[in-house]
Amino acid sequence: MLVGLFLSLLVINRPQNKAGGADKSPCRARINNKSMFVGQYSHNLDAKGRLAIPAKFRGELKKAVVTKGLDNCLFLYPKKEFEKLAEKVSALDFSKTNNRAFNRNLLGGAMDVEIDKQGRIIVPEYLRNFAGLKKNITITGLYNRLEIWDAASWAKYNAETEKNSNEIAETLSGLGV
Amino acid sequence: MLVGLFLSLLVINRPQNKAGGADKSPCRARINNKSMFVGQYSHNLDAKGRLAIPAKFRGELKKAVVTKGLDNCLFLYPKKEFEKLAEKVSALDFSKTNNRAFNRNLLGGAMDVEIDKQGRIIVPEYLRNFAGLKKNITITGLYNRLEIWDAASWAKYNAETEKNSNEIAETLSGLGV
DNA sequence: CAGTTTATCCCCACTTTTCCCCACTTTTCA
DNA sequence: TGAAAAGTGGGGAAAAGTGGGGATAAACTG
Repeated sequence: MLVGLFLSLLVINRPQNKAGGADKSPCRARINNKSMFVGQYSHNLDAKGRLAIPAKFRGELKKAVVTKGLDNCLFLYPKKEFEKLAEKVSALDFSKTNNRAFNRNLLGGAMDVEIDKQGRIIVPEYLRNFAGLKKNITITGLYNRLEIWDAASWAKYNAETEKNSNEIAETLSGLGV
Repeated sequence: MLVGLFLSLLVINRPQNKAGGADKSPCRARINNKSMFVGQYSHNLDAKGRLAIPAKFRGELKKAVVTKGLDNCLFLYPKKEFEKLAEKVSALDFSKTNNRAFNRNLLGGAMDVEIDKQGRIIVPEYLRNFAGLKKNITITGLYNRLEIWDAASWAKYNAETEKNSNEIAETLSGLGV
């Protein structure tokens, strides 16, 4: 899989630690004391449009924002993260057609949500329709956001991208990541 | 690609110890202040999806991350190692299709795990399926990660690559190994 | 404006899963 | 060869996930 190949590349390419010192980049400390989102979970959307958030992510998502994502899924950001993103995105030159469209999706499609006592959020109907959410939902952690997929769409997407994984890995290793 | 083969070669050349037994030679060492995993172990996955981690690796893996690996196995990284990677990858611009696919595989395919008091981790079902894990599991140390294989897949892989190890080595000559 | 309907959300109850802990067997090492 | 450590399995408490009833609020209608 591309993941493994990519990991292998990084492992081999990792520069030797100068003087054996640890990596002290400023963003590392911040990430260590925050629990970042990783992993994939399978939950049910109920008849009232409620969706349980995996228990270990709830602390970071007391206040959150759901919005239209890419590839037919929804993005769920902690409110603070979303605000940062919104600033960047809204700064894009809106004389460009694509930028306007992107803005309208990400910002115009957004909805504030809160986690209730049972650990659920309510996904508004227009977003359920957008992402084609039925009952079985896959929630994936992507470090600073969650993605909400209909389980069937996720399975399909996954099957397709795994086929292309080698090419993707090569493309990316060319970026010098 | 060459790099991936290089790692494979390391696997092939390592001396085998008797199946089912744990090799207790003083294998753990530190290179550049990083943990180093060497050796091959045979453990059982129980009905609850729990898998014992070889005792001598536990210190480095109190907190760890399991991810989809190459050739139908899983990778187990110390959490700190994985975080370095995750930070870089998650910083990629998600407006690019390939970046999104890559993130979803690497981060969405991963799972945070902790070692319990009995020295076991829980392998989530979707990863057990991915790697086709049954009951008999082979765990191999690969320098800075562990690999988790279904014993049957491992035996098959091993049998095939041993036959071809000379040819594989030829392709590596350019690396100055 | 009153009455009806619709939506929201709070709470309870039930099921399933997780995880903590104990117990037993096997292996290792002094 | 006995003690300690590693590996394995399972019972049961606690937490997570799920579904629905019903109170309050909002919207709609005659």
